[in-house]
Amino acid sequence: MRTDARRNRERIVAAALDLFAERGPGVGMDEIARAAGLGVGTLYRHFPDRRALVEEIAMSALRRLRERIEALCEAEEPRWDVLTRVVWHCAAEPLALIKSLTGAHPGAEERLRLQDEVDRLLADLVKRAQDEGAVRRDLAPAEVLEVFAATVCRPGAGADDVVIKVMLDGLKRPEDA
Amino acid sequence: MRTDARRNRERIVAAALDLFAERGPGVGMDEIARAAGLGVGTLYRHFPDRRALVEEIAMSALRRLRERIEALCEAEEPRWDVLTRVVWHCAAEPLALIKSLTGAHPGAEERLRLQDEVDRLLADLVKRAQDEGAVRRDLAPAEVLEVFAATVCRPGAGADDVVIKVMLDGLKRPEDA
Amino acid sequence: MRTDARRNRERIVAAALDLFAERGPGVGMDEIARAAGLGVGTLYRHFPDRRALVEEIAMSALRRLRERIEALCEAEEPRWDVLTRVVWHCAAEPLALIKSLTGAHPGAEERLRLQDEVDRLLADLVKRAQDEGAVRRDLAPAEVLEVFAATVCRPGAGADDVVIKVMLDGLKRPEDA
Amino acid sequence: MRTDARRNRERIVAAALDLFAERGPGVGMDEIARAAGLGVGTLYRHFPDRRALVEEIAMSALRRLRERIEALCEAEEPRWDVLTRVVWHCAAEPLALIKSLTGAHPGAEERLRLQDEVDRLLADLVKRAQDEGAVRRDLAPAEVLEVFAATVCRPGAGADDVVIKVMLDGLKRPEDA
DNA sequence: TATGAATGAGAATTCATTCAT
DNA sequence: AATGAATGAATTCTCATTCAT
Repeated sequence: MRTDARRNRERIVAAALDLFAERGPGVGMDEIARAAGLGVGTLYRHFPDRRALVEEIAMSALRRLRERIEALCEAEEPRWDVLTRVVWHCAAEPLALIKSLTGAHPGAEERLRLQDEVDRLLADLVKRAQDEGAVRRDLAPAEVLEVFAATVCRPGAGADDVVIKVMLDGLKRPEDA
Repeated sequence: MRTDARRNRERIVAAALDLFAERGPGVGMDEIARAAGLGVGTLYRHFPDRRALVEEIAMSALRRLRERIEALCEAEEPRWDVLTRVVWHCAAEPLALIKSLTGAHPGAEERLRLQDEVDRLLADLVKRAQDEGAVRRDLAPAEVLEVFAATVCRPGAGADDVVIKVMLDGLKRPEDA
Repeated sequence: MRTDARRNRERIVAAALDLFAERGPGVGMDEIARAAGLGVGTLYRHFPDRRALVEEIAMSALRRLRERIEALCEAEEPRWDVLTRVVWHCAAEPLALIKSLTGAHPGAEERLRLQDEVDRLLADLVKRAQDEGAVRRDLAPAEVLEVFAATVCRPGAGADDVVIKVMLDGLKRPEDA
Repeated sequence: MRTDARRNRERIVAAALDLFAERGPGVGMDEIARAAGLGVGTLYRHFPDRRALVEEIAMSALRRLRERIEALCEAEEPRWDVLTRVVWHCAAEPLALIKSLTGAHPGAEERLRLQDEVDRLLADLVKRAQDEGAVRRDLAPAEVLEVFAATVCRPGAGADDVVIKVMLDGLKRPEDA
């Protein structure tokens, strides 16, 4: 029965993410449970309250993201190329949704730790791209990450997004230098 | 007594904007009324429901914005300079807040009309800046506006914002051309 | 409208006391509101939560009690006679119910203060009755009060209650002294 | 396997009594099961519902009590001395807890029968003590039992309890008679 | 048989909106 | 016209009980 429970837990997280995406952050717990094919009680057995559910959604998204970034970093390519791949991958994930969801609960120890890990990976990537001479050097890596976050964790973000294109252009080292 | 009514209306809008900024979009109607120094009943005399209040907040912000943009456009300067002034002005206004507030209600005829007017002003400004050769020509004005919106209607936006700097750099015509 | 509000508040307290007496401490807030002829919202406007309602019930009972005790103390009679009157009066009030209701919430600043005032009145009365030689002197007034509380704040208490009679006999000074 | 089942049943009753004593009558079934080292399902195998569990707790306490009283009655002493021993023994048992627990469910055939048996033992004891001349005769044995119950089944009851002392004094035959 | 996951009715509480004064 | 009391539907969460493994 451990297996069933795990499957149910995952169903809940998936259903909640879908519903939040479709109908905004106001969807009721009953509805989430129903969408997962379960009763509310089961939802509450897995997550003691709404906040805990939202945290888990955020955590699982961040975990996936970290893995993906780590995988992309393995490639033997110029860091700039890796960076653009990472950015476009982020744009395709529902990061805006997660940001808006967790915007309400500031605390959340564990999530912040994960967030930090991801940031560290990205900051490192940016620094190397700067060392390669591909990214402008007048910005600190943390500032570059801020620019990433602003464009990528955004409701409209997606593949072929103009905003991200412009941002990447604004970040590239002027070729003449 | 017409004067009183007008003052009350303005007080409500101002109080609501402040409260939304300080305490998020969840503040109750009672609280807004109290902050405006009025009873709820009076609030509801001016605005038939919560949505109407939010709309008015958005409208009044957009009206101020339009006036300001029109004023800035009068200047006899390169359009690029005007454009940057406009952008930095927008960054200083609580546009992110208003966007998040109206994000829930998509409809709203009148607001969309105002929004269109502002967009038209801006699109015109962008086109002229492109004609001047200051802004890259591979993007349609509407796309440039999208980029503006993404960076300027953003919780963190403000004076000296890195994101906006990078965005403006990414928008400028490469000097070599 | 102040008058209406006050009447409603009193109705709620009265209805709640009745319902708690008839159907135990588990009655729902909706039901209390209905019994008072009001909506739940109104109940919650007057009392922010269940605990607050229970506190008010207790407070109003204690206030009545204090007044009554003060009035009885005015009489020019042997303190023993006053004491018995007070005890029989307490037995007729729903003190057991109130005790069981407040048993859950230990805190409650203000109620404890009132309680202390009542206790002080009673302790004084007991001491004087001891000075008169009517009450045995091997017990401290606080101990006597404990005996009162045990017999008087008791589900079965009422007029002509054997338990109270025996208790009073156990408290009287042996006549031979 | 019969042995196991019996042990589990007893564990449940013991755990439930402890938890009710420590944390009030609101403890959940899951928690009781956990405290007994079992799953809820097992608890429900032994007791069809919460009421049945509470009944069994009460019954087992009453059975212990009856045995104890019978044992004390064997002694060759004045009945008054036996009576006081019985009373002090009752004060040391968690009778108040059991009363509050069963207060909700009035019915319960079997428990009432046990209760009656205990009452009969006590009534007999009281009558003999009255015949001995140790207990006042203006009260019926049933009334005396009511006095016992009121003082002994009381949250504060315990060894050296003032309330019980006073009650016993109030019950004794005036010596001068 | 023991287990603990699932269930869902029910309880407390909130808040946009209405309405009597 | 202004006030704030009243309303009740909607929401979150709990817990006794059932049931699949």
